Amino acid sequence: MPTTNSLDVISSLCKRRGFIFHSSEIYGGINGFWDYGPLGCEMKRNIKEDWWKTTVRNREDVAGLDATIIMHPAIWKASGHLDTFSDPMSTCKSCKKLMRADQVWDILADGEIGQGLAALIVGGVDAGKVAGWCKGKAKGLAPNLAAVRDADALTAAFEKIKADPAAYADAQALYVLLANAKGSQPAVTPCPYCGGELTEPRPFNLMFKTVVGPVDDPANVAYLRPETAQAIFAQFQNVQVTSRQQVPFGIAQMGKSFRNEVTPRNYTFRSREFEQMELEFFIRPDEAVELICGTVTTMADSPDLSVPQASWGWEVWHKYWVEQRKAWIQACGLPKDSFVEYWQKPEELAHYARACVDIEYSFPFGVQELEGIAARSDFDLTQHQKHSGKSMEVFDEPLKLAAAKLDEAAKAAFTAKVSAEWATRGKDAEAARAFVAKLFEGKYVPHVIEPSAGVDRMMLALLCNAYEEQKLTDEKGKEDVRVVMHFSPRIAPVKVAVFPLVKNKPEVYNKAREIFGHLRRRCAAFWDEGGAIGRRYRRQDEIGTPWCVTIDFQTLDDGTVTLRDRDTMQQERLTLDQLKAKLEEALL
RNA sequence: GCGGGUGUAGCUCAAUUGGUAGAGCGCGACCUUGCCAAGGUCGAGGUUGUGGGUUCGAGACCCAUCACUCGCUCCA
Repeated sequence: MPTTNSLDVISSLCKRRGFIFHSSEIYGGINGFWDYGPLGCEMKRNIKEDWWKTTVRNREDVAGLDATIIMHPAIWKASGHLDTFSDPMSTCKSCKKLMRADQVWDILADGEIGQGLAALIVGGVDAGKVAGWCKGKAKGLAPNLAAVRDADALTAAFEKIKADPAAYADAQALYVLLANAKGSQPAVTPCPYCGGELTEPRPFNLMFKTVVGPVDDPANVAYLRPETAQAIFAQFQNVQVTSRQQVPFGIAQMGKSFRNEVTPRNYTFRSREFEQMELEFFIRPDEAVELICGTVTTMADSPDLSVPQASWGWEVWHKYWVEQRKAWIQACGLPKDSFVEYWQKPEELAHYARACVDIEYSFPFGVQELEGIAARSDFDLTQHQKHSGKSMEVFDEPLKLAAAKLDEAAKAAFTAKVSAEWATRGKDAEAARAFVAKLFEGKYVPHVIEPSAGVDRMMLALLCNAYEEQKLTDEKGKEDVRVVMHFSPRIAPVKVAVFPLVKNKPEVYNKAREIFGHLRRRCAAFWDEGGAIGRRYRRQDEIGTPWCVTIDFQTLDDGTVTLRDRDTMQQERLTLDQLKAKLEEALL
């Protein structure tokens, strides 16, 4: 049903009808920041409330948290954001490409230039072969390399290689020489794409910095959080104890996050200030599950994913949450075939992640991530345990009881088995033994499954999906275009609009006001008395109001009203009680 | 941050070679109106993104700046 459309059409409707405005527009706007207008903030609120209801209130095993945006800077040291979010970047002065300074040599090795160089150094560097490459193939591959561009430079390089071939026996050293043969000072780092000169690496901090306290001193620097998740880990023990939850259980949080993106792009899709809905769902390590249940259910067992089981291993929990998240996305109104599940390949995963699924929606600008569901092992809690010195372990009574039933031989066998498994993942036996010893005491650092969604992205996807331009032809054959936003009723910013059929008849008008008064107490209702009835319907179509109620002369006689459906444009007559019941059911 | 394109009313767009800014839609008021963008009358809205400069005169030309957009980067 959704019409193929460009982002321009969506964004102009959003502005015209008050969904989304450019932040600080009267001062020329500010890149990467967006405001939600009257309808937009209602809709965004609906998305968040629906997520909260589904993730927290309707479950017994998830507790909520609302932490601050500014936290102790040590949190970002522990999480790794301080290091990974401040990559020094270099730009090529010739081809203008931007790259992480620490990846220059990897890019070179992976590219055609690197392969060309690698071929040259097989069996020892030969100055003649190098010169031949510079005059031939390299003209296409690395046109901006000094030795390719400049004959004198090539000659200088030729002499240096002849003098000491062993010094240039690896691709990187050789490439640097070809860029610096004439001894430029300081030495030039050549671009791995074209051989041109790279700028000095400049820090690119993706976290927003601020200063806590009145003194503007480097010691007081703090950061606006780049994700909400870390607060959950930092408050893990407090929440666990006060909520009286036992693993497996989750902690959920919604809130603003900030990233100083290099290039905000695609309307609200990549913003510098955005809102997240994150759940950290803590589970037992598989080894603990095995001790308690005697077995670990994996996806190979084709488990029923509808009700969580104690025997589930991380793999099943991960898949369970993928399914839960997809179900929610569908319930919000995105059709099943409009998004895909993308399983990150092993080489794409962060080093601590065991699996990560991206739910990708096909936006007008391409298939892009809506949310991610990551299996992050015990990485986060362990990091905070290390950096804070505070224990992140939980005590698991069933685990201790199960371990107590094992005799020494069984314990030794279990320890040996775990050590062997850990060894295949490159972990040392010492760590495995310490981990198992803790397990026998009923203690471990929980592992975590992290479904992390972007509110703004979900909203953008819903806007894109809902938009339709319908060609209508009336009985007289007159053509007309109707713009409809097909929001699901639970997400729609306005649920019901109320119209008096005519406004110059006080009886009808007053009756309509009375009915409007009833409805607005139950759901987001909108009053419109301006213009012809058809125009009023169309105005509501454009903002996605599912139902319009019209009060006419018959209402005065029998108390019934007409309920007009947005998608079918059909009307039915209902009593006020029937109407209330219908709305209640649809919005539950 | 770098390079290409763009910026006129709430929206979509006009405005000869530089000559003093306009249309449609929308919006507001009133009248009319018995169900799908109806009709009538009246009305509000722009220092042409912003700031400089060239010129007798700039929406148009030059410079700067801000933003949008496409690439490099990124992933809620």
